[in-house]
Amino acid sequence: MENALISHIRNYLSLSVIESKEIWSFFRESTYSKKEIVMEMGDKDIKNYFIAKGCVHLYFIAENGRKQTVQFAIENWWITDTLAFLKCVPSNFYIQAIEKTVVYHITKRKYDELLSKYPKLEKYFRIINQIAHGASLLRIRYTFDLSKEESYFNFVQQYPEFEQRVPQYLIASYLGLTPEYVSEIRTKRFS
Amino acid sequence: MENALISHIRNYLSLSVIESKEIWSFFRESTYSKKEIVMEMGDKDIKNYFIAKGCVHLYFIAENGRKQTVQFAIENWWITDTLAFLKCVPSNFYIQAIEKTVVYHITKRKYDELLSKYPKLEKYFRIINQIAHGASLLRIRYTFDLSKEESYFNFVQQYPEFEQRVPQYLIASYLGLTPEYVSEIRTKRFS
DNA sequence: CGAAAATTTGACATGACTCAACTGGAGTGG
DNA sequence: CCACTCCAGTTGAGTCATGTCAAATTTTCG
Repeated sequence: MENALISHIRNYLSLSVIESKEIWSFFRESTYSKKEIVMEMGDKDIKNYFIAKGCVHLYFIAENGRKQTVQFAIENWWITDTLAFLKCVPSNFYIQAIEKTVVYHITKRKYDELLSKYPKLEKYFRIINQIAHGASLLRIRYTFDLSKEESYFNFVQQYPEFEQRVPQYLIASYLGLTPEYVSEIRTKRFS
Repeated sequence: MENALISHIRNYLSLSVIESKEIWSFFRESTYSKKEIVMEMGDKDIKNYFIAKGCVHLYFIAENGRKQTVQFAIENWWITDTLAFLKCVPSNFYIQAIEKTVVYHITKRKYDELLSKYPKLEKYFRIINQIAHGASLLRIRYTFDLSKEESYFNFVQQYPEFEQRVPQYLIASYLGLTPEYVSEIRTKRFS
């Protein structure tokens, strides 16, 4: 089986063919085209999404009406409104496809069922969440440690792949700066 | 047994008295006085800390030489440099006691041993990390959604306990603003 | 090819910082 | 228990990084 999710889990623990099949049966696959909304703010029954192919972002609408990106996810990343998913309350965020994207998703009910049927997966999700938490701390650190200008160049240098796949205004949004300012510092830098 | 950690775990799963004792034997207790350093940047063999009593903060030294607080932890919270702990590399952060504090700590080696001996704890740590990750997302959201001034009043209103226990300059640091500016907006507000 | 979306450009505005000096209160030791 | 020190908090003047707004230009894609 060359399922992206199963292979990903197998990086952390071993699964028999039977187990793989059964685990896989808890998930559904969906495809979204560029700019399509995957999850809406206010959605009840939030799902957890594994990106099999493509790229999405998690965002909210700030007080000033602008879309504010909080997180990107590409192949082999999980993404959702973690807190809402955990607490079974409506989502406070949107998820939107940035390019054509294939996701595997699972509802909270199925997720709990899956974990109680296959407790060995607790380890997988424990590690996934530990990594996600660590990554957030790092992100917060950059927020404070770098000027806005530095944070932009730091980002594109550290994640060159994103500069290719993600439009400039979304990178700006992720870093909390205006598209105009990004434009300004780029031309300043390259001249 | 009235151990804070064991009670906390019991919020999420049940433990026999024997199990509790055995699990507890993996941990060590330490006490720190006000301002004492709990973990240093560069520490090898990082531990994960459970706050039994007191209050600490996780911080790093920013490029401009200032201490930058990333996270607070009070009773029943876990705190460490998550990513470094996971990957067994030296810590990128400091932890310092804000008041007299009692912690229970466990090394990565012991932690792995504990989890393989008691796989049911995977669930506990999965949930802890899921909550921590969700909290970080929320924190990032506030960073973007609120002006610095708003973020201050939002914080003290949302966590009144911290305003009592944590000095003003540390709250400023946590929110990424200067002590002078906090002082300014406070006097502006209360007059 | 044409329309919509993304990026650039420039003039102007301001939130928040820097630096330096001052104030007040909490410890500490003699 | 006084005197002194030190640290947290305040105040004020000056500055700058970054934002706002509006318009022009370029790119994308149906």
